[in-house]
Amino acid sequence: MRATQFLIATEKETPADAVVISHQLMLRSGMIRKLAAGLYTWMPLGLRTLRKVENIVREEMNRVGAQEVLMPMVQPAELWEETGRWFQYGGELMRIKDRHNREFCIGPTAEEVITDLARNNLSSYKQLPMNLYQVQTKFRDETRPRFGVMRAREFIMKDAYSFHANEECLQKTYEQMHAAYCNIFNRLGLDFRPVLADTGSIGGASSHEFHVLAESGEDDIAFSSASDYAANVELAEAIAPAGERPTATQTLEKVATPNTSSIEDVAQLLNVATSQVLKAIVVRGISEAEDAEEGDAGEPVVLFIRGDHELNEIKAEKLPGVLSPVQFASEEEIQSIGGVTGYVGPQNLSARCYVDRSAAHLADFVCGANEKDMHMTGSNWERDVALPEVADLRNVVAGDPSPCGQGTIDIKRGIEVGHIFQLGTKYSEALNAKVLDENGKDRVMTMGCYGIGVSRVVAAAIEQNNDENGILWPDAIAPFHVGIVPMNMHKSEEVREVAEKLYADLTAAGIEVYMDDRDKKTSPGVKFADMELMGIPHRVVISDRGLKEGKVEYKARRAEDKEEIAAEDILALLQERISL
RNA sequence: CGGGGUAUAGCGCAGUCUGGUAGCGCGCUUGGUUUGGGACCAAGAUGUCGGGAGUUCGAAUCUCUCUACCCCGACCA
Repeated sequence: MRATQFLIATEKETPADAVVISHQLMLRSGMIRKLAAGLYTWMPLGLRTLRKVENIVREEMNRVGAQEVLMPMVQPAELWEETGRWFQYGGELMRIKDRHNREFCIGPTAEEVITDLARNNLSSYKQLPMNLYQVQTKFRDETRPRFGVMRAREFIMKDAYSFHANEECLQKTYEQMHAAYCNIFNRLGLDFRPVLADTGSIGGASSHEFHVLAESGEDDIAFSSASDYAANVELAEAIAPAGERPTATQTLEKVATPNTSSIEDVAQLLNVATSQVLKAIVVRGISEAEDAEEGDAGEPVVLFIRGDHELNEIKAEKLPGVLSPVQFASEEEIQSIGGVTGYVGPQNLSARCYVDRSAAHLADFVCGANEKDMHMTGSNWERDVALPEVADLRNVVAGDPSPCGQGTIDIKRGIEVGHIFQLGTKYSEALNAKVLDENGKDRVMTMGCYGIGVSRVVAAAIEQNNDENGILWPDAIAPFHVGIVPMNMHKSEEVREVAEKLYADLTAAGIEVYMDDRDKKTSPGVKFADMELMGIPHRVVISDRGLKEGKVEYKARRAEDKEEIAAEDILALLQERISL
């Protein structure tokens, strides 16, 4: 590609509304342009990389026997009503009507459509397992789109769905897909980790997310310092502190703590560590009334954790009696169980209580006295107040012992670029997707599903590969492999000839070249800066000065220094240096 | 959805308080000079000042209203 024929849309200044580096660089390099909130046009430069990511994903999917399909982006409401998701899915589901007033949605995912396809086209266990995938535009009407294509409303996802006659077969495909995902992210040149993930409302034996490690990530990942263990913090188990609970040394006392309801303030006032203060969180319970609708709030439930810890809402909402999703109780509800907002403690509460493992290990702790402006000090479980049911309620923190039994927890930020699930029969049952088994009996198919956020991968790769001058593409997904800068092409016939020949030779060798043939009005500095911003990994500068000695200049985008290379050797050198 | 903010040329911004014919830098066009790191000189083009209504002799500026976008939070397979 010649610069004079290419839509170059580089910007010198950082656009005002881009916060994360990938978004800034994608705009500045001219990869994308915004159309509206969460909607982006892929420019020629960006599309080249996007397509490369897609193709790597395709190759690895095909390699494990998955077959590509392409399903409509617009999906009929009827299918979503069959699975109940038309009503469950919130505002994220973009619902539309056609001219006949029939309801449709723009697909945020395709379980319904693929399961419908399977029920209509699969009839025998002999056809299983079957793994189908597509690379398709998805739409989720995010409450707050941000970070460019990282959390856009319209995005490109590879979604695969597998169908099986039994669990064992699903397990096998799941493992193959896990391996395929590792191959994909390795080929993309990313620093990533598969991590254990919450199986959510779907359930199933296991689920893994694939995270690209980056500071700007929106998820916290817990790692073991001594093993391969990695889990989303949402899921990572906080294990009980080692050893016996320390013995009580203080006596129980009620102390005045006027206007100090926050943990920080109480700890400061009483001169103790926040870890010695018991935090009480009152949440809504599930209604047990006869006529209650599902999801109605009932008697509040009190959760106790250590003052220095954070409640894990995912863990909390799985507790018996706790309303899911977690909702905090109102002041009135807290009063109804004998508590006072800001001063809730375990003594004399008439509510179901849970205590976190670490909080259960406390001795001589400070807690609310259930009276305004009063706290208890020297509180001890069992001596002063019964120990409630002990549960894992909190987020793990750095330094916690790892739940795998080896090492301690370290926490890093990650960008979720892939997620694999064992769906089981949730959708196949709802949509009645059955095949005949060996005995001629109907059998509901077992399913798996496997997503990769293709457009998000592009942003994630930039988050991990950039410097002060721009993007540092790995060769595998670079929009061009080589950039050629011919110096003074307009004056030097020799430079022109050598540059054109190299351009032709590289192209013939299957190497993608960007030659900056812009005229003398575009200074070399601008050409260098543009190439660096665009992240082209290999650069060749051809000049009269070099050619006098039969040399051209080569520089890798990531290298500190330039190299002088004999002109006749440059093609071979590039072929050797480019790793695809 | 709650809180905060912004909207002026392709991009980044000033001008708004205190009303008086629309400005700067970058980019763009033309000509010339320059030529290995975002060049210089000269001449240009580009704006319904987010939309609507109002106040006023006169509104980018004041008032009301709508919209879009951004940030924090809540939400999120």
